[in-house]
Parts: sequence; structure tokens; C-alpha cells
Amino acid sequence: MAYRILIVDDEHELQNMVKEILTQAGYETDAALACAQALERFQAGNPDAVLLDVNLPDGDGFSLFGQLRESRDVPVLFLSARDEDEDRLRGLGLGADDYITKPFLPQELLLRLRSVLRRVYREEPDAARLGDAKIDWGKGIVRRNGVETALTAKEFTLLKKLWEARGNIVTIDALCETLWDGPLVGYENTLMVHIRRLREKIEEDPSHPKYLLTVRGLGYRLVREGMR
Amino acid sequence: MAYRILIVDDEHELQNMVKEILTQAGYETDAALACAQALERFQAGNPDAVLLDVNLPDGDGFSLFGQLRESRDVPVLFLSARDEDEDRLRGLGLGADDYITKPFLPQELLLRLRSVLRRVYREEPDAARLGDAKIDWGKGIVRRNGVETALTAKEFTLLKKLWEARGNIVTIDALCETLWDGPLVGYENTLMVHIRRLREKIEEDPSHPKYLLTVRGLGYRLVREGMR
DNA sequence: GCCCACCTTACGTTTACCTTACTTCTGCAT
DNA sequence: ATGCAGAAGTAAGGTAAACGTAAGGTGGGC
Repeated sequence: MAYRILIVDDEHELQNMVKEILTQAGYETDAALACAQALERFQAGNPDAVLLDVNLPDGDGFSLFGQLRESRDVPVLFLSARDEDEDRLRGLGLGADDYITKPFLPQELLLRLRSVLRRVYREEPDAARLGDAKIDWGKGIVRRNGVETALTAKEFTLLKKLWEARGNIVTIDALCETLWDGPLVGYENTLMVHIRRLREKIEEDPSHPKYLLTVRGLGYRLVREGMR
Repeated sequence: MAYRILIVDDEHELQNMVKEILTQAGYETDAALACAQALERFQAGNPDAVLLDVNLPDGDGFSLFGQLRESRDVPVLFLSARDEDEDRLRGLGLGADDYITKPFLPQELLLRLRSVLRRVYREEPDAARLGDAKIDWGKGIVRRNGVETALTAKEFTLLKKLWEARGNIVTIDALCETLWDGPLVGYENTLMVHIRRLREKIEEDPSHPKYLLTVRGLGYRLVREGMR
């Protein structure tokens, strides 16, 4: 999932350039031309970072910065045509994450933005990839085509067990044992139902699974990337 | 506890100046004149950040940077006398946290360092936001729609535990353990009651929580905003 | 073609959690 | 000590999501 960046600048030309740069690099962008609009877009779009020009028609970037930070500790990178020491110090002094003076190299903008995002959102969510599905173990959810689905307790432990042995067959007995840790009889059918429900959450076509495969007579197995 | 900063520069004069600036600002400093020494001081001193000159007598700062990062994801700010685009892009491209060109204003160095440290070591402001609720950890108070509500001891530690893991599920066992420190069982119901009371303080509609969510069979989880 | 392993669906059951009211505990001021 | 107030814990009835069951269907392997 791409980061969403809000660009606030009153120069159309520069705004489009920045937008182009960021889009090329795989970010999602949103834009505002003035303070009022910026606040509105900020609330609506909930961006992951803000690129903020100091000069704005209906106020200055510094006070807008204050309003943004009051609502949330969002990363903000100032852009400014003025390379006055005073401005730079003011921006950084307020707590901005960076202060970039125009003109700047597209590459440098990207790198500085990346640097900030890396620090702010560093903690890689403990996630696993399964084709086009992403499993977030911390949240206990799986994302596919942008939609999040919560895993139930049984589905969670079941999927985890399969994931830990991904590429290898896990017997039905072994699965039953991890799900009910006890007499491993009588729950085989229930297991199938859970498998089915899991497939509905991680597979595109649950009836023709591509990832959670059944091995007739033995058990189930999760495919491993680049392996069959 | 003051941050420890390692300065790596072969110019005595500049090194002393930087040292002076940082010490004045309340940082602890350590210094090295060349790569070999830098690595030694890095291992020994375990600094919280490194200020790194690009030009060094026994190698260049870029490769030293690689060695440092290999051992640990320490924040690094490059200092350079050369304001060549190429160098800046290279430094930032490697993953540096900032790139400052000499001569620089002492104040700017401090601000940029502070900015990086703030993100890396998460100096949590003494208050947290949760939707329209603001939590003041210092006072142990929650504000919503202008009304202040005091948190009780149990509610406070419970909320803090959830906050520290915000975005991720915290198991009921883990919560019980922090509230009653011990592998005690039998407090699950009490925990629920505390959860309920917390919700009444932070949620608009406690019966349909938007922030403190329950994950059936697994635990509870506090939503995290502006982040995926 | 037949069997058996597995799939699939609908539906009934259970259990984890919610909610409320009440009781007990704890610390503090009198 | 005594009583009080707020905090913490207990209990019991309610609810819906999660789970389990069963029964008919499907298809691969012999």
C-alpha cells in the first residue's frame, strides 16, 4: 500500500511537478492550493506526510503547520523558495522534519521524503505475503484488493500453523492438534469448514485455491513463493 | 538521560566547534578522527546518533556509513564541505537521515539533529490523541468535547499498555499480566469491566467502540491513525 | 463406474464477550 | 478507630460472532 502525500503549494506548475515526481515514485498524492483547502484535504485524506510551501495566499505555512501538528503528529517537509536562514531555522525550530529550498533536485526530494518516512513508519508490520493477500499477524487481519478482513481466532492459529510450515504438507492430525490440543478425533470435518472459511478470506476463488492447497489423503499445504 | 552523539571528522577545529555546540545543548559527545577510530568508538560508546564527515583520511564517510548501519540502524547525519549534488544524493541515497553542508549554522545543526532524534526515539509528547479524545499521561486525564475525565490507576496502565502496542492486538493474558503482575487467572471478567469503563471515557459510543476494539478470541487492540 | 476423501452450505449451538448492578476493598480525612 | 468516597472486583443475565454439525454434493483415483 502506497503512502499518501499531501502537497500544499499555490504554484500550479511546481505543484504538478512535485505531483509527477511522487506519482512516478509510487506515492499517492493529494494537493491543496491554500491553507483552508489544505486543512480540509488533511482531514479528509488522512495523509502519511505533508509537503508544505511556506508561502501561501491565505496565510503562511508556519501557522498551517501548527494547526496540522495540533491535530496529529504528521511528518511535514517544508518547501520554500526563500533560502533565508531565518526561515529555515523557524521551520525546523517548529519541529518540521525537513526544510527543502527551491529549486531542488527531484531525486533529493524523494530521498529526503523517504528518509523521513523510514523513520516515522519504520516498524515493519509483522506481515506475510501470500500472492495478492497480505497477512498482518499483529492486527490479525488479511488484506486483499485493498479490503481488510479480520481473522477469527481459529482461522488465525490455523493459518499461522500452515504458514510456519509453508511449502510443506501439514497433516490433518497436526492441524487438529494445534486447534484443539487434545483428542484429535471427530473434528476433521470442522477443520474442513475452517479451511473453507480461511480460503474465502485469502483466495481469489476459494473453490479453486492457488495458495492453500489440499493434499489428498495427507493434509494441507501453503504454497511458498517461487516454489511449487 | 542525555543523548550520546559520536562526531567523526578529521578537522580538529570543526570537530571542537561541533562538540561545543552539542555540549552546550545538553548532549554527550564522543569523537573520532578517522574510520578505524570511529568504528572503535562506535562499538565502545554505543552512541544514539552519528555526525559523519564525508572526507576522512583513511577512507570515505560513505563506506564507514555502510559499516555502521550493518551493525545497527543508527541515525546518521552527514556533514560535508562539498555541496556537490552528486555527494548529497549519494549520502541520502544510502539511507542517511540528513545531509548538512558546511558551513552551517550551529542552530540548524542542532535543529536537524533534534528532528532526527525526535523521530527515531519517539519522544512521545506527554499527550496522545485518539480520535477526538486527548490523553494526558502526565496528569492521567482524558479530554473529550472539552470535558476532562480522570483515569483510575488500572485504567491508566491498561490504556498505556494498549497505546504502546497501538495498531496491534494485545492478548487478554498480556493485559492481565500487566494489571495484576503474575500469571494469575480469574481476572478476565474484571478486565472486561475495566475495558468497559475505559471505553466510557474515551469512546463516543462505548457500546460501539471505534478506537478500543475487541478481537474475539485473541484480545483487544487500539486503532492507529494515519498509518497502515 | 464406483468409492471415498474432500467440498460446500445451511443451520443449530456454544462461548466469549458485553453490560449492569451490586459488593468489597482501599486510602484518606475526620 | 470510624466513616466515607472512589476504585476495584464479583456476579449474573443477555447477545451475537464464532464455532460445530450434518447432510447432500463433487470429483479424483482405482
